Amino acid sequence: MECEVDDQMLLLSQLYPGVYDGMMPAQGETIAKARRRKKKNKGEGNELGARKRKLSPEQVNMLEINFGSEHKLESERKDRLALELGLDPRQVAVWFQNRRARWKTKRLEEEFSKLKHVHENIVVEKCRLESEVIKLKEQLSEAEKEIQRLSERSDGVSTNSPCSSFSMDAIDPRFFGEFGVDGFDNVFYVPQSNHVPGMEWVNLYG
DNA sequence: GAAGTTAATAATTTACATCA
DNA sequence: ATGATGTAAATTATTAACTT
Repeated sequence: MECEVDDQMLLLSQLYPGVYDGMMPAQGETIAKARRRKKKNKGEGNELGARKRKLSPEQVNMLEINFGSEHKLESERKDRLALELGLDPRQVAVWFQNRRARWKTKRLEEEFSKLKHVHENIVVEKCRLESEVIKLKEQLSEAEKEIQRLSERSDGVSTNSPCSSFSMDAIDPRFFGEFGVDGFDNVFYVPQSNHVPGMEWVNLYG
C-alpha cells in the first residue's frame, strides 16, 4: 500500500530517488537505447516501496499553466519545470506528450461535433428544398393541365387563333432552371415514410 | 469491506523526422 | 552515413473512484 502523504506536499523525486537513477543509462550506453529498454518493476523495486506515479494537484496545475501558454516544450523549459516541480525531466516530457495527445483528441471531438451539426442543418435544408420541389412540381402539373384545357377548348374554334400558340413550346426553357422537365424523376426524390436519407449515421453516435 | 469494473493518466514502445 | 534527440501514435500499466 502507498502512503497518503505521497499525495501531499512531498515531491515525488524525494520519495523515489532511486527509480530514475536506476534506469539511467550506464556510462557509454546510449540514452536512446536505455529509453527503449523494457522495465517492469511490478510494485516492489526500490527500498522506498512502490513507485508513486500520480502527480500532485500542484504539479499538474503548474504543468497545465505551462501547457496553456505553449504546447511545445523546449529542453530548457523542460529542465526548469522539472527542477521546479521536483520531477524527472523525462516525466515532464511524457506529461507534455500525453497532454498534447489528449488535447488533440479533444480538438478532433469538437471538430466532429461541429461538422455533425453542420451536416444535420444541411440535411434539414435538403428536406425543406425537396418538399418545395414537390410543391412546385404540383403547381407545374396544374399549370400544364390548365394549358391543356385551354388549348383543347380553343382547338374547336380556330386553328389560327393567337391562343393556339399557347403551348409548352412557348414557355421559355429557362423557366425550368438548369434541369429539363424530363430529368425531374432523376433529380428529385420524394421521401417515403419517415426515413430521412443521409441521416442514418447520426444515430450511430448517440 | 473485498472483489470486480471503469476512467483517467503515467509510462513505454515503435517508427519516423530532424539536425549536427 | 550516423547517432542523438524529439515527437506522434499506439499500447500497456497503474491508480483511484465506483459498483456489486
